[in-house]
Amino acid sequence: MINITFPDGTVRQYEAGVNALDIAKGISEGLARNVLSASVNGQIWDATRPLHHDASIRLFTWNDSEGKATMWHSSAHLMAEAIEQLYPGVKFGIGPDIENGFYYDIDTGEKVLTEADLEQIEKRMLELAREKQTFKRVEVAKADAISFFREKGDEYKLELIDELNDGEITFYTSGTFTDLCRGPHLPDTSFIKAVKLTSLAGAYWRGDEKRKQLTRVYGITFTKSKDLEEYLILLEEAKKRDHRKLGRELELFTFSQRVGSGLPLWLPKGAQLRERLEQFLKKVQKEAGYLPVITPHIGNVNLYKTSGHYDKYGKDSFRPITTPIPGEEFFLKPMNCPHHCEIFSAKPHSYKDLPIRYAEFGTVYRYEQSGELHGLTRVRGFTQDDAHIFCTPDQIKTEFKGVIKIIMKIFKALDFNEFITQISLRDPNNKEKYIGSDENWEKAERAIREVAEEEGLNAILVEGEAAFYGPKMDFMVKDALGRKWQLGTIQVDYNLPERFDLNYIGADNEKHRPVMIHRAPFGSMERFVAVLVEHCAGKFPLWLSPEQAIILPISEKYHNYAQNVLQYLNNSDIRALIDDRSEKAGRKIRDAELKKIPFMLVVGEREEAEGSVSVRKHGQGDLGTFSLEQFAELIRAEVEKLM
RNA sequence: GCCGAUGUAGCUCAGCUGGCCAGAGCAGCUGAUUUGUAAUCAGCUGGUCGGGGGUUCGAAUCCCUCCAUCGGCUCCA
Repeated sequence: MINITFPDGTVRQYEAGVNALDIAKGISEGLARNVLSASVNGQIWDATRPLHHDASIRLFTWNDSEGKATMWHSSAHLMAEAIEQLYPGVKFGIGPDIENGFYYDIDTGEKVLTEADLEQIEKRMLELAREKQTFKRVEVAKADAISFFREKGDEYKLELIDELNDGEITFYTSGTFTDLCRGPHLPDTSFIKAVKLTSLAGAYWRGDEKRKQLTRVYGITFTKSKDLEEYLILLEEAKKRDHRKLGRELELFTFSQRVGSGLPLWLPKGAQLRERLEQFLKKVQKEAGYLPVITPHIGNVNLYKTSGHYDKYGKDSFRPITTPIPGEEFFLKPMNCPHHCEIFSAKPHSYKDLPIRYAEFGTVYRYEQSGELHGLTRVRGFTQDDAHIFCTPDQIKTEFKGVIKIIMKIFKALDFNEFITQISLRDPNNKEKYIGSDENWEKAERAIREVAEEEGLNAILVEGEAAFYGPKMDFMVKDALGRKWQLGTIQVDYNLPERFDLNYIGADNEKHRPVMIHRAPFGSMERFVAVLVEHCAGKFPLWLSPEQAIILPISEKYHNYAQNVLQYLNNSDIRALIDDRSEKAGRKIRDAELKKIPFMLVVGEREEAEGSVSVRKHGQGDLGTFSLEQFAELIRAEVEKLM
């Protein structure tokens, strides 16, 4: 008999050789029907793999991310089986589960897979799933594993096996498909009730562009077909919210081939929106003791040689700008920090000056690869809401706190209620690859963790994710559809102060090296606006909305009164306009709704007589009649709610 | 940059097994209408069918090439 410990701490006895599925059956049939995999002493196992020793176990169902992972990993195998049956002779790379589904990288040889083939594969997958195929786990000697795939002619698997140690190699067989795999897998394929192969893409073997490009097939599966339907609806909704589509419809920004790809053109409404965001942050930063600076769009090549950016990124950037002077070269600035370092060193500093916080909405240019460009989220010219804080190592903690406060203010004002904080630390086993003293790293990492703790951020700690120059804290928001976006960042930097030989005079009258903190709460204005558009589906918070209200006169007779209303609203700092077309009220309302203008003010005979407006709220409908004062108050209250 | 797909009016799309002057809806313009909570009616304008080259008596349609966009890959100071 063996002792099995459950997550709640209870311990029960079972016969050796029992598996997680049997255990689940003992608890309830319903649970057993839903078990996809289990964890045994923290390791994920097949639910059907026998347990021979005492263990603590957890059972995973579709509701656990581990359960989903098992489901999708098995789905990748199922897809591979279907593809192998349909197109004999194909070779397989890797086929893992991912955040939303799974993929498999396949060398399809002569056959070129197209979208049209996906339907065939889906059909075959469902047929195979219904066969209730089990996944048989076999431990295989390395030599046997090699001969199996050598015979099959699959050089990709051979390469993978080559890197594994004898004794830790397992195969899984389901139906006609056998794969090198560490598992775990579903009890059987009948859990897979709905399949959608979502896309097709090229992917380099092992992510190395010098190696062969395989065909990557992406898919997702569900245990209920209803879940697939919901997923497809979510995809539809995401498409409707796509900032590229809304950006065009709401006239926020555009691109022109003549200007160049990846170079956004902000239209008046988008520019006003962006300016409002910038003004908001400027005000917050002023209160927080930031000093504005302005630096040019280009810099001498020597600046970037000093900063180290030239060596690392020079060749991937825009080509240098030359001048009539032979040998003189300038670069479009890819970063603001080197310029800010020069501002710092423009005069000597005392420890009493610190911290110094230089802020700039700095536009930078980076030559992103053409295939990488994407709407406003990946562009070649963008504006960072950048600032650099020069401080002593002891001030890091306070400064982080200050920045977090700003970021929280922004999230609140823009209705990002869910976010994830990640702290990236250095790899404790590989300390040599980082610049800066051990002591400073420890101090900074401790400070960041303490701040996260004190601010109740519930941050995720990731070792080895820090940049070589310092630890950092990143903020990822979840938008209204649950998608994650990386936005704000706070990074400690020991490197640039060193390279620029920055220093301040301490109380001991000696030179000391300041620490630099890079921070950008929005990240970049372009990316942030893109995320904001998708988060709120184009229905911006009232304080940001390019137009807050539109006045809709019932007929020409009321245009005069409409003008009076507009005057009043403008005087009350409310952004409004009049729809004076000779259209019916229904038409004007429809158009205003489509433009997502927050408030529609219908004015006709009655309103003119009593000096009022009939208020209709976007997406909600008629709110009734308001006096002008009441309406202005309504707006003021709604704006202040978020500030 | 690489793989795959797509590119027809400002937008959404039809035409594309080669052959009547390349179409529709919306938007825009003009006129009529003076309107009460999601589309008033009529007329008009607008496209060298992404660019270039080729095949053909004839190309939006077939081929080549370049560009851009989309989905991924790689990268992201």
